[in-house]
Amino acid sequence: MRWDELEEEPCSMARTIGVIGDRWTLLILRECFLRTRRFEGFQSALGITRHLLAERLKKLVRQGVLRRIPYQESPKRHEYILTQKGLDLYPIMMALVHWGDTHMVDERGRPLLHQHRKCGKNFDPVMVCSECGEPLLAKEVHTHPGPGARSTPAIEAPEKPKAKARRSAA
Amino acid sequence: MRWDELEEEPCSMARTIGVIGDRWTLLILRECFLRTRRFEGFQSALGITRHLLAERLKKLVRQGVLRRIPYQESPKRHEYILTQKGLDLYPIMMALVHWGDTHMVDERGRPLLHQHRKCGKNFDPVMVCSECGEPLLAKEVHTHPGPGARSTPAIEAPEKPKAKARRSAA
DNA sequence: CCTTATAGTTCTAAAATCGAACTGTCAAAT
DNA sequence: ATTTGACAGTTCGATTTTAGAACTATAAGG
Repeated sequence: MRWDELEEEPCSMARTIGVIGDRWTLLILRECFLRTRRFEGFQSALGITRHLLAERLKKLVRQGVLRRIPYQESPKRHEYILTQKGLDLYPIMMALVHWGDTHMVDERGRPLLHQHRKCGKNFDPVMVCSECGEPLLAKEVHTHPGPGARSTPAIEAPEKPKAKARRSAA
Repeated sequence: MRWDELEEEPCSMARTIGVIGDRWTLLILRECFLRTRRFEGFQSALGITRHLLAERLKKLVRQGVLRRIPYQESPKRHEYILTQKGLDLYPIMMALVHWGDTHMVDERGRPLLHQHRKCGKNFDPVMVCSECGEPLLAKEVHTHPGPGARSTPAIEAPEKPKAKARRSAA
């Protein structure tokens, strides 16, 4: 599987991964949500090579996650801001942060706290069902093919069924 | 920044990215949630090279995301199952899927639907505040340093403040 | 004229990944 | 008894990506 093929797979997760599923891209997006907008800002905050940064920004713009808008004329300069498509990545970012907060903190505790302006409290993000509002657990979710399904969510497995496979615990 | 440094950064998101932030790892985890457990299963579903697969599985086990448990003795065989730490990645997976469902579907529609056993309906995952239950919007969240903070969530930016930086739109 | 700020591009070396073959164990089939 | 096939990896040379550093370009300021 080549990486540009990811976006054509009949799996929403694979397609998302094709857009944002590499380490530098995720870190660039973190910076975006922390209000970094400019090339130098990303570069010095992350220590990414300028070459890669330029490439990743270009890709994010191409994908519609960032918009490149001019902020001055004399020497033409642009800054990168999140589009709505980009802002919609927020739950992914929060889910990543929350898992780290839960499983990767050291004795010092969380590096960052999040306060909800609406209620004023520090909070954790919780993922709930859009229909009944209950928190989602993997075991309570059943997955089935939708209209855009092809065969399997993953690549078609050859699975040549010769020999009746002695399996002790299938 | 080298990749093993990511896990030491004072940023929960960077640490999470250090564990699961590459394309193959995310796809392997997708398969885990689709109940794949064995080496051959991952390999044929994903088309990943066996070399990389072995390495990624080893890393996920080392990180406590997967547990490697024997399922037969004669030729020793093991399978990889999600630990609780691994199961806790579910909101991340769902957030990735949901973004793809929202922004990356073609005319055919969603490849996969999710049904919540509790309420019986097909649903979307929604991220809400643990304190007030309201859906989270990036603009309504204020971020501030926690007990584990060092200086900035990212790497310390040198930011040598010579010359008073003519910035038209900072 | 020289330096600084910003936003890239170019180039070579190093690291990661691919692709394919190979190892080893055991059961089942011939 | 030998071959075949399933399974779970390991090894290795070729290709692709990434790192690291230098270079280009435009304009302001001293």
